Amino acid sequence: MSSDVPGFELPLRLLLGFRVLIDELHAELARQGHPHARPLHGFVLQAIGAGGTTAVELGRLLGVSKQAAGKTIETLERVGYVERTVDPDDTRRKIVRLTPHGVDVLVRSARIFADLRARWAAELGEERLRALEADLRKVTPPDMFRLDMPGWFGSL
Amino acid sequence: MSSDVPGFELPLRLLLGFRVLIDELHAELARQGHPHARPLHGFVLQAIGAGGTTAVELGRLLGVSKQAAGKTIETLERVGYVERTVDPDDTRRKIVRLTPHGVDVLVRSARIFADLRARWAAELGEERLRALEADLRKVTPPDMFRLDMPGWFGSL
DNA sequence: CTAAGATAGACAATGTCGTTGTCCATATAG
DNA sequence: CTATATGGACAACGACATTGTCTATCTTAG
Repeated sequence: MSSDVPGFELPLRLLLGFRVLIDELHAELARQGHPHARPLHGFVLQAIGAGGTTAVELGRLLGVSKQAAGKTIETLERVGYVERTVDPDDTRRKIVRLTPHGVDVLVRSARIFADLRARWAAELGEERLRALEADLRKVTPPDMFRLDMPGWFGSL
Repeated sequence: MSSDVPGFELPLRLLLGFRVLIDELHAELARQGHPHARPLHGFVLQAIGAGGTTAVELGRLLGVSKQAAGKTIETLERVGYVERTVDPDDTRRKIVRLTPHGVDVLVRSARIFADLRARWAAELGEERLRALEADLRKVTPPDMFRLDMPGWFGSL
């Protein structure tokens, strides 16, 4: 005999869970002096990492075109989260690096996420939360970065 | 003493879990004669429901403008999932109803989601999966429809 | 009954974001 | 040195959602 839980609830709950965490993250980030941070920024900054990247590399990592990655970088640059410098070894490349402000938003995001996780742990119990994470790890692909969200919600 | 699990993994896993389920749903839907179904369609059709709705009502339910809802309805109409009829009691209103084809995609989606859930249950154990769903229910808002995704991934 | 306000839907203009295509500058391989 | 590949910028296009405006219709107040 099968479950009486309708199957469509699971994806919805997963999405809502994501939404709840991200919404609260950004509400808190805004309070902490990062009102310009957008849902994807922290993610992209994380992808850029301490070593820096180029537009092409970032695009490949995120699963979007180099042009799209370039535009995102432009935006992040305008807000002050990254800066671009030319690679001395290859004049074509422009290396994108996090600014201190960019590092700050990452540090704060990490702290806020940890707090949110702690809140969930308080509500569900640390064991249950660990189990939840472990279970999700088992059913999701290991590479966390490739989001591929573009056009995901498109109508046609 | 706090957890050693980085907090940012949780939202990512939730999103990836959602993605995995939706991707497999649509791969299977395409195999079953619904190649035009897009990630949001089943969701919108579900929101329209058996009783039908109007563009304004749908927009309100989904958290988008009536114009956006109207365009989505147009697309669904073009693909053949819904049809619009005038309300005899209020000539202004155009009631959107599911066509048999629209009902079919919903029925198939429900079946496929149930199968996917069963696959997760096989991998994680029915008890663990139930616990996961129960836990997510505890930390997410009860109203499942309001997605509010528009602009969610915007850069600025 | 009629006049005023609210509501449903269509249409147009705008802004954002992604895509492909093109082009130039620079590296690298033969 | 020449041919090819690669990084980045620019332009054109399409998808999607937004606001604003307009008309038609319903509802309510007087």
